Amino acid sequence: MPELPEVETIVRALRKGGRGDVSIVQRRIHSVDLRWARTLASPKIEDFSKRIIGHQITDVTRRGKFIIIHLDEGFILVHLRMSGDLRVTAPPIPAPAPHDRLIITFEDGHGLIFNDPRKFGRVWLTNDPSEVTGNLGPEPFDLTFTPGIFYQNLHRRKKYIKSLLLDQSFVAGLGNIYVDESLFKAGIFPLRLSNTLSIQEANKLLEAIRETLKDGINNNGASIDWVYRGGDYQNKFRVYQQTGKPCQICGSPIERIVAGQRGTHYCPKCQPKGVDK
DNA sequence: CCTGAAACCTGTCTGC
DNA sequence: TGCAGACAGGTTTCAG
Repeated sequence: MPELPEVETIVRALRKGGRGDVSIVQRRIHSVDLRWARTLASPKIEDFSKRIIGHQITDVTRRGKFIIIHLDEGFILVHLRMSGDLRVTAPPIPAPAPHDRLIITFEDGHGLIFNDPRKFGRVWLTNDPSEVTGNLGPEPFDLTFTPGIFYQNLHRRKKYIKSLLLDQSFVAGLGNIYVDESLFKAGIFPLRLSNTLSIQEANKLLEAIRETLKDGINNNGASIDWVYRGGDYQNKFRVYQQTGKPCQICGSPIERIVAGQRGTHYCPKCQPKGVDK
């Protein structure tokens, strides 16, 4: 479930409450229960526990798809990967549910639960978040990330635009859903090489990315399958998982191809293969 | 530098 | 009903 809009939705809920959760800010950590060892990337569980127990959460923020939990000393970073979710429980602490990988309890009886069926998610504790997030590209909404810079970066590479937008070191936060939807919105064929985009296309694409992500956030993200709940953006998909359905613009059946091992959805008429325009 | 494949994992759905 | 195979919101690593 986790692309930028879903992660942002979770971060906002953890910070201020929402999505059925109460805020975790200002709660003090009482105990830690790691139920799948590999979930904790670093440090070792003994150090992790020692360094967070008794400490207080001061804020929750996001960088790319990372959730950053600020402590009065240090930062807990969480990456949800494919199937992770973070929820807050009210007292008393419930018995562990299936797929609960890490349970943090607070002194007041609330709990923070990292649930992750596929076990791809990871958690770090660090004094310097950039040690973990250092390779991320610009935040899509960063105003210093201008269309001109975007265009230049596109032309430094020669890669399928679909694959490049999924590369977190190129731009942070996009995943399969929002890349497909953004490329549709911009009218760009997913297998166009990045260095063939015109300045106008680059402009339009960056704008489409921002609008698509904003739309996702405003709808609390997308709920798909059994993993993520609470979002409505899945009802607004125009190409993602719409294979065979008529395009909302031109009526052509949406097609699915595979690009870089990822299912890729597009409208053959609205996203022509040509380099024109 | 690029693509493709494999690996890490479990669950769901489809088709035979 | 059972079972094989495809597929899933992500990232890393390795071969060519």
